[in-house]
Amino acid sequence: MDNNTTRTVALNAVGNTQGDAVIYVMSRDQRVRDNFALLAAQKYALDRKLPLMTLFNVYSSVPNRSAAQYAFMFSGLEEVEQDLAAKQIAFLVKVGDAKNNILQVARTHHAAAVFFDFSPLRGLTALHEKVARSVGIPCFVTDTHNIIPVWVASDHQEWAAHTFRRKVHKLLPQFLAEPAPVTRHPYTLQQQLTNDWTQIRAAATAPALEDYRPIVKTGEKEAGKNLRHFLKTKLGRYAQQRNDPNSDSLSNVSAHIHFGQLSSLRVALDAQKMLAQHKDQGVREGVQSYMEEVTVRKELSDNFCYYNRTYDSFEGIPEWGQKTLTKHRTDHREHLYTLEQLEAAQTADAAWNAAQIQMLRTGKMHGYMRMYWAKKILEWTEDPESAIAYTIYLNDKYFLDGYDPMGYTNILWSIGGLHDRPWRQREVYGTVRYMAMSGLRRKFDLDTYTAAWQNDG
DNA sequence: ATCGGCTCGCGCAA
DNA sequence: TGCGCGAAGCCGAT
Repeated sequence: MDNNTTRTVALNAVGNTQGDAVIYVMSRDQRVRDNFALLAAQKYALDRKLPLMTLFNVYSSVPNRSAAQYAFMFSGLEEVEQDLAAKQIAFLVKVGDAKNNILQVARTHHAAAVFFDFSPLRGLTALHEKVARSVGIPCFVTDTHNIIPVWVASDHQEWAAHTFRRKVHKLLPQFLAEPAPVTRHPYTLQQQLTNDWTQIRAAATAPALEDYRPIVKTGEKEAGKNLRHFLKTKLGRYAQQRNDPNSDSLSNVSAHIHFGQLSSLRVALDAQKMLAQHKDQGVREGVQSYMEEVTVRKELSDNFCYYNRTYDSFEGIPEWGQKTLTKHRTDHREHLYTLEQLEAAQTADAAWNAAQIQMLRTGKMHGYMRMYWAKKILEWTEDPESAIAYTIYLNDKYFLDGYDPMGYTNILWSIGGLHDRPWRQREVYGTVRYMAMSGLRRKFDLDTYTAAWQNDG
């Protein structure tokens, strides 16, 4: 298949193979609706009159994760299991090493082909390559996380949002199209597959969070509810108030999008529909502003991680940022905090502590505060490498949307000036954009925010 | 309250 | 080769 125009590409050069089933290895896109990887696997199976099965692999131990993230994922997967059963598509969850499990399941079921959904993160791309090399049957990967497949949108790492935006706007009309529905699959496996969710939950251990009260509920249906509620009641003020953490103007679907419970194509299609239904100026500006987030800024993060394999380290920073941070490496730091102090929200900065506590309590932090939060960690640690490592540790452990290209891109934007331009030189930051508490006060009522998120509150 | 400068390099026009 | 302009700002001058 042609890499430049298609959503699904071949991972190896193995020709058509005989077999008894087609396997879709679900990973990043944990949904049945609007899932082009599932659709591609189903078409391949229908063409050959074969049963279709979906395999999900759970690693038994992943560093920097919390029980909250696993709970969110497993409940969503139980919903996936039901939705697949309604379509006569088998669903199997395996625990352990992904490569071994995929190879074993492919062998046991005499698979004819394997389909993956796409992620630019190193663990996933490496897994896809390893399986494609050793499984001996055709393997494919489908980008159903991005509206425009990452390899179609651009063939290189983009410099900034403005260089990417032109390409996105040119391609968007052909990709903002309604996906076909998954059909009831006519061919089924000989034996019925079942999953023991108690056993699966017990096998994936991660530390529980104290005092944790998520503000979003998990699952494909809940994601749809959040989205509809946002479009109906918040979109009109989104453009004006999305940077005010007190205003509750956001869609609250980032965790669902991260786990693939909701596709950003669905989000964009539903947001676009609001234009036809509303003449109200606020709604029209809201659509434009929200579409910018969903189609340009979000997809830019996949572009970055896909084309820059050092997306989570100092080396991922553009050259000017590395140079300026190196020049200011030994600058005096007003405060130095350990990772433990940061994790416990024990700094001298009330705004920062509030943001950290918001994250610990809810698995979320307001988008505007995420930038301030990461930039201050640069200011308060011994060097930029430590700042990046600490921020990624906290990001991946506590955010429900952790372990995502969005997080790494935000962190390198904040700490290293990725996708940004240089600003006035100052201590520690060099020419990387600085943010100050006085700026937060200018933009919103900071005292209301800090009062809402207090230690022992 | 508002405004210009800070500071770098991509991408396009010429 | 020149030039406009950019992922969410800050600061000092007016």
